[in-house]
Formats: sequence, C-alpha cells, structure tokens
Amino acid sequence: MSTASARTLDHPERTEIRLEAVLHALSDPMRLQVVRFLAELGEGEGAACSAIELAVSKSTTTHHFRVLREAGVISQVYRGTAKMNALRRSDLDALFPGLLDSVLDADTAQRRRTG
Amino acid sequence: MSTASARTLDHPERTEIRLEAVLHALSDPMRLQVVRFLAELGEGEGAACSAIELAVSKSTTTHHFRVLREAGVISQVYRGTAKMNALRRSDLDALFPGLLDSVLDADTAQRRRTG
DNA sequence: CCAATTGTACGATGACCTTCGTAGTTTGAC
DNA sequence: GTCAAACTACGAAGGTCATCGTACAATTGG
Repeated sequence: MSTASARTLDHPERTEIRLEAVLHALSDPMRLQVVRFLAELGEGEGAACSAIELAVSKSTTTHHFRVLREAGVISQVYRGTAKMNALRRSDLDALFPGLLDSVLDADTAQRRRTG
Repeated sequence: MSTASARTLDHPERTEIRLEAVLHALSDPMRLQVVRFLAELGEGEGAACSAIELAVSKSTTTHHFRVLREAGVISQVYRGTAKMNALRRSDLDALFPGLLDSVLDADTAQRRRTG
C-alpha cells in the first residue's frame, strides 16, 4: 500500500494561487520568518511546524501555517505525528517569476539594515 | 515665491520604509490597481487621485491613498485643488531591488491568465 | 465674493485578523 | 492498551481594516 493516509489537507492548485493572497500572507512578520526558514532549507520535504521556534502559542502557530498554505505559499503533509511544511517554490516561481526571491532578498536587506 | 503651501503631508523617510508595510499595502486589489496605474505613468509628478477611477466612494479612495503613502509606496503633494500621486520608485528600488517590478510583473501575469 | 472642484475629517459599521486557552484527535513507541 | 508528542478545533477577546455618508476645508475660476 502506498499508505494513503486519510489525513490530507486542501491546497490551492497552482492556477488558483492569487497574488493578493500571497502578498497578504507574506506581509506578516511571523509568516515571513517561516518562509525565510523554509527557503533556507532548500528543496526537500521541508520541516515540521515545531522545528520553527515562533514566539507565540501553538494554536497561533497553526493559524499562521494555515494562512500560508491556503495562500499557496507552502505545502503541508502529515508525516506521523508531525506535519511537514515546504515552500511551493516551483509553483510560485512559475506563476510569479522572481517574486519570492525579491521578497526574500528584501527581507534580508532590511534585516541587515535594521540589525 | 516658491509657493510653499502650508499643506504638506508626512511621508516616511526612505530608511523608515518597512517591507511588511509595503507588502501589506500591495496586498489590496484596489491599491495594487493604483500602483499599476502610477507605474504605467512612468517618471513624473504623477496623477491626481481623481484621475484613477476606483469603484469606491471618495472617502475610501482617500483611505487607500493614505495607506500607500504611509507605507512609503507613493508620495503625495498638493497642487491646487488636486493632490498629485507618484510612485516612490527610486526609494523602493534602492531599498528592495527588483521587488516592485516583480510584483508588477506578477500582477500583469495574473491579469493575463485570469483575463 | 461665489461657486465649483478636489480632497479631508469624523464617526459608524461590519468584516476580518491575531492571539490565546482548553479540550480533542491522530500517530508512534513501549 | 497506554502514554507522550504534535498538531487541530473551537470559541472568545481585542485590534485593525475597508467601507460608507455627511459635513467640512482649500484652491481656482468667473
């Protein structure tokens, strides 16, 4: 069996991803932190929610991951008790070439400037 | 006289512009429409608020222009009874190279796709 | 001065957003 | 089966947001 777990999550199709939703998802510092973390991980299956230390409660963490997933910025799959998160880089790059990279670069630049 | 009108508006300095605020400002369809309009105008003093037909009331229009100005995306100056709006392209490009262009390109791509 | 044009200020409203705590579910390990 | 780990669901509180209408202010043109 290919272990088709019953627990699956709704993701927008590539063509359903909306620019406004992506920008909104990225406009929160906490979510931008998550995206930065996942971007540094590079290609792969991603990281568990708990791998990213956010300064908020678990339920708030869940909320932010959900916003990112529903906007199409990340994908989430269950893996045992954990939930693995990965950037949907190829979808984003195909839809909006250069957008994710310039946001990440902008974030890096701002961090370097602001300290 | 260089007609230094008493009416001036607060703009964030270049170094005060925050990425999160810019992304949030751009995540609204109406404001994105304004930015697209101003970008097509190219360099110059910009356009009056009334030059951009938005499908909302005047007070809502004022609100959106204010959000864009306070985020540092546009500059506004009074010119007679009108208020001229211009993209702060050089500031944005200096702070976040490529960001504005990739957002505008993404918007164009989405419009072409969605129709 | 008078009127028209252009945009502002204010208050209100309903929607959405971030955050939390608590209680529950699913899975893996023993 | 039992227990811990990881995450979710739900409901609530407090804040912000987009929108409007109405009343007001500043400038230009007659």
